[in-house]
Amino acid sequence: MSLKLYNTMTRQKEQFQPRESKKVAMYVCGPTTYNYFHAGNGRMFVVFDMIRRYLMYKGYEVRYVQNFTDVDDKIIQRGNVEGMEPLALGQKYIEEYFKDALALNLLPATVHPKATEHIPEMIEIIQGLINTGLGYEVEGDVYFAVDHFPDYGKLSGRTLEDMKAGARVEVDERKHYPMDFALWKKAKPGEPAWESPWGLGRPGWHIECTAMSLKYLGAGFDIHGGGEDLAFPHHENEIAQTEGYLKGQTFARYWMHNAFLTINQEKMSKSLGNFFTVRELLVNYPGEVIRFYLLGTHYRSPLDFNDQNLVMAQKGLERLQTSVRLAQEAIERVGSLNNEQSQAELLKAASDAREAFEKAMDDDFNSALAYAALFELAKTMNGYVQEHPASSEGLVQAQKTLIELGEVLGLDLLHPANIQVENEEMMTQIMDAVLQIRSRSRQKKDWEMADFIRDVMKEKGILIEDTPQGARWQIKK
RNA sequence: GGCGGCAUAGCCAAGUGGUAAGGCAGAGGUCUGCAAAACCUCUAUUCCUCAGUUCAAAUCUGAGUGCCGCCUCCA
Repeated sequence: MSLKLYNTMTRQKEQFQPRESKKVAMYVCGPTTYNYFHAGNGRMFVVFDMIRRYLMYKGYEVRYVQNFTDVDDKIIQRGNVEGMEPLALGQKYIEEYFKDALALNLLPATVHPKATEHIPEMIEIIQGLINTGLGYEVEGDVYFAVDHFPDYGKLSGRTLEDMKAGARVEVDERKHYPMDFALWKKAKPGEPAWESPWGLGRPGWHIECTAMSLKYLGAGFDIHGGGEDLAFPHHENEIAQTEGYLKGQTFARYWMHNAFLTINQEKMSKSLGNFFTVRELLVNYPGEVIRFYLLGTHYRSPLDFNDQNLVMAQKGLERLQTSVRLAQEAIERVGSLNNEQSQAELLKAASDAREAFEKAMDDDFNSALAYAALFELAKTMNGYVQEHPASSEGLVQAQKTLIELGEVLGLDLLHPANIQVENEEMMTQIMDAVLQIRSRSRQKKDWEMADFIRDVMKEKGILIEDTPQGARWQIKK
């Protein structure tokens, strides 16, 4: 099966053809580290992590680079508010990033380069652009001359004329052309600054991605990703400066952009103030639920954020987890059953699910459609366990498939987050005792006591369920 | 003003020419001391509106309505 993906550059789905046959080089624009990242940022990270995992599943060796913008205007501003050195603040939120990333089950990037550690590389590129006439210096600032780059606007589908007509920006008189953007910014007193041929200053926003992607992936790498709002101006400017610097070589082969997370149908953004940080959400929802919810809609469609949707996601995810658990209980039970017909049914269900899953994911990473394959498989497994409460090779294979496909989406169906316990052995022993006591009550038909025990445990967040094979328990908040 | 996107059941959401996936919620049933979970059955003659193309349209075309995004830092 061949993989198709939507390329923003051509505005259509294309056959994916990497630079090297079994390797994929991808660059995803990482966070500016002046705060915890919000749910909208989270969507982007989860989406590209899912894309990466699927590419790995397809057998590609993926080199994944995600930067940290750890110096910029907002970091400086926020540093003043928090009373921290801007660079220390940037470092702090880099550390916080990894905590939330872990909760969302994001794989660490192959390389997580920081802007502040690549200043010399950026200066070299800026110098190169000045030498070829694409960059010019004015009083310690350096700008990129967009009208000297003929392809300017090719990613976002606009022309310089369009932009001039709709310009809502105050024009800096020192720029040669209104749309020219900063490659290097002169430092004001007290700001973090680095030595350069143009005096003390710091890099413009776009240049870091050029420097770091070229350094770690080389020209013409495969996938460059980010949120929809980065297409213009960020990625457009990256293309201009990079392809200008490379004298026309292609910067990246495929451009992918995810749609926004919205609140009340409006974009979630830091400047509108209508955002939730992932850190805040984790108080009420496990990271896996947030992740499951984020992948329940195709990545190029807007996704509205609210509690109701998260609760629905939680229920859906629990259904898959329950199915894996029921299968696990049957597998662990003594006595294996080998009914040929149901064997065949399960094996077929597993291979059907895999096929449907791959078909969905091959079509521009349609994770929402892929979910359907997981639910279908879960249903068949549940039906089997219902009829035959014993293990079988078919069930083992089906469960294995469900877990594996879940893992491709970054979901650990075998180990739900809500049943992680600190002292598992102790917990198990205590619960064994509780269930023994309750079992005694039930044998005596002392339903009042049996129900009382169940109610008390439920209050403590432990759910007790009776089955023909005895009672079981699980943690459920 | 320029450019782009979206509109599918109570809710979420797939589906881009062949007769509406999946999830949540709801109804009935099986199982059960009860509960929970699970299983079975049911729940959109219809895809914002109108017109057109076609043997055939949620899917293509045109017009309209509504919502959203980018054009300024934003994932």
